[in-house]
Amino acid sequence: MGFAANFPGTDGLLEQLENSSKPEDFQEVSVALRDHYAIAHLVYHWVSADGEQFGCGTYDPVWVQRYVEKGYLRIDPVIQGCYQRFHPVDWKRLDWSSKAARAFQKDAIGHGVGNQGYSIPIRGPNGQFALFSLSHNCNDETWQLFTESNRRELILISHAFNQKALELEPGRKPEPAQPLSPREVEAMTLLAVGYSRAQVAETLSISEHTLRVYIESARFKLGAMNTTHAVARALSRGLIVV
Amino acid sequence: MGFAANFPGTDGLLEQLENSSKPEDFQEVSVALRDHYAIAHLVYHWVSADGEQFGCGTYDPVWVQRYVEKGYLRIDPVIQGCYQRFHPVDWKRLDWSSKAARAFQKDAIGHGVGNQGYSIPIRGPNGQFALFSLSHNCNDETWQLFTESNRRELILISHAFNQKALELEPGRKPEPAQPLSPREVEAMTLLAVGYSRAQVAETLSISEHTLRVYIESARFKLGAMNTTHAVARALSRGLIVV
DNA sequence: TGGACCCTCACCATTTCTGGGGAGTTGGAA
DNA sequence: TTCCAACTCCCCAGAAATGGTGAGGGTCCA
Repeated sequence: MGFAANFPGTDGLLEQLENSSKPEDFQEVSVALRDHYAIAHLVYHWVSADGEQFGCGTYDPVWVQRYVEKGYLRIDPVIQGCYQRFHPVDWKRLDWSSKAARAFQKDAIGHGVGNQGYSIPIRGPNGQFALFSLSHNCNDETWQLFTESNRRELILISHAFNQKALELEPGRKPEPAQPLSPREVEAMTLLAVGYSRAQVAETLSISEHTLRVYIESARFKLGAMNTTHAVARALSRGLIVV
Repeated sequence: MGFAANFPGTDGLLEQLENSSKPEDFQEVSVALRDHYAIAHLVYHWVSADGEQFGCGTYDPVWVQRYVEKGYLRIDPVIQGCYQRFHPVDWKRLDWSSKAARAFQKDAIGHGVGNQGYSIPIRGPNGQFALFSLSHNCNDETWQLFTESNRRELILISHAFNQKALELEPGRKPEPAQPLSPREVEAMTLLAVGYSRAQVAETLSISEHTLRVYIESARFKLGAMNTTHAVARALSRGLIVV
């Protein structure tokens, strides 16, 4: 049972992506997929927990550089909107009401980005955030028909991108996620929900001095500079759940 | 172009899931899917940022209750392992070396959970963590053949579960995720990476007094009791990226 | 043109956290 | 058995964060 019958043309690309091992393969597959769909652009990128970025796609490099330089990451409604969701979204369903957003949109279209767009976001365990986006120039009806009829296929493609991107991710190795002891987890968890040290100590029925030992131990294990940093890292690494 | 040809039997269930609107539908679909695949169990559940849980599946309710009561959430290698990944994983690839994990495994099998398992994790924007799991009793080869040949289909099914679960999620409404101002975002971000207030103020080229206004403002917006709590919430809600 | 929100700066006193020591028990692993 | 990691408790003093209140300027929108 294969996908070829349903996904003529993309099945091979999907397999190529699943078997790829170099970042360059991503670029190759993005271009091939863009051409297959006959759309303006196809882009995949993610940011790691350390703010590192990785991406591939068919955008004009000038636009990519401009995007970074202008700090559009903090303005782009696609980023803002997808950060709150985690499922496919049509760009026109996002909030473009702010002045900065409209200026950004105008600038983007001026650099070749289409007037239509569709993005599939996903989140990784270490605070990573990835986005798989399609863009094209056409009217709303055409775009909606295109995205809806290819929705499932696009989900699988985005999954393949995500899988490979995380496998190849450089940002994971340096921090082997040293585990916290049970008491340390309890302490960090309570701190993360707003308890003061005194409250945490009381909740855990231990002296505040003892609690300090846990916090400092956790801070050391996490390579954190202070309690807030330690809690942030524990959260980002999924060591605690709040 | 439909999926029926490739996914005989599950296509209708997938659509039923995508069109469902009540939590009860989840349960119905889980059972139908379990029967379709002729496996021991099929389970979907997630936890929200506030620790609320939602789930459906074919596990014995006695086992579910025992799982919660025993605090297995903090022992279960499936949870632990999937928290660090975000792609399909076979249970036997997880770390079962600890004594607690082996005791848990024995207890699980004693309550009808299969010796084989396969889980697809996903993370939501507000710290949610969801898990779609299959379990069965069979040998490794049979299980691997089953999961690999149905991998893409299972990804789509898990996506449908996730989509619906987030749509129906009760935990989102009470916190409308009041946005932070740009300065507040910068301040919280720098605090999250370990900067002290003095360092943040210097980095942002503002007085420490001004910085305090941002922190307190952010704390108020986030309903946080202290800075650590505010940073934790900002992280959980995806308002800042570290 | 007023209201709302953002950015900037300042004082006070108090609470909380941090960094440096040391020391005893337990239970599991080598 | 020996060792290590986790858990528990204590001292001190300085650094940092907090809570409350006040004030002026800017932009944007209704």
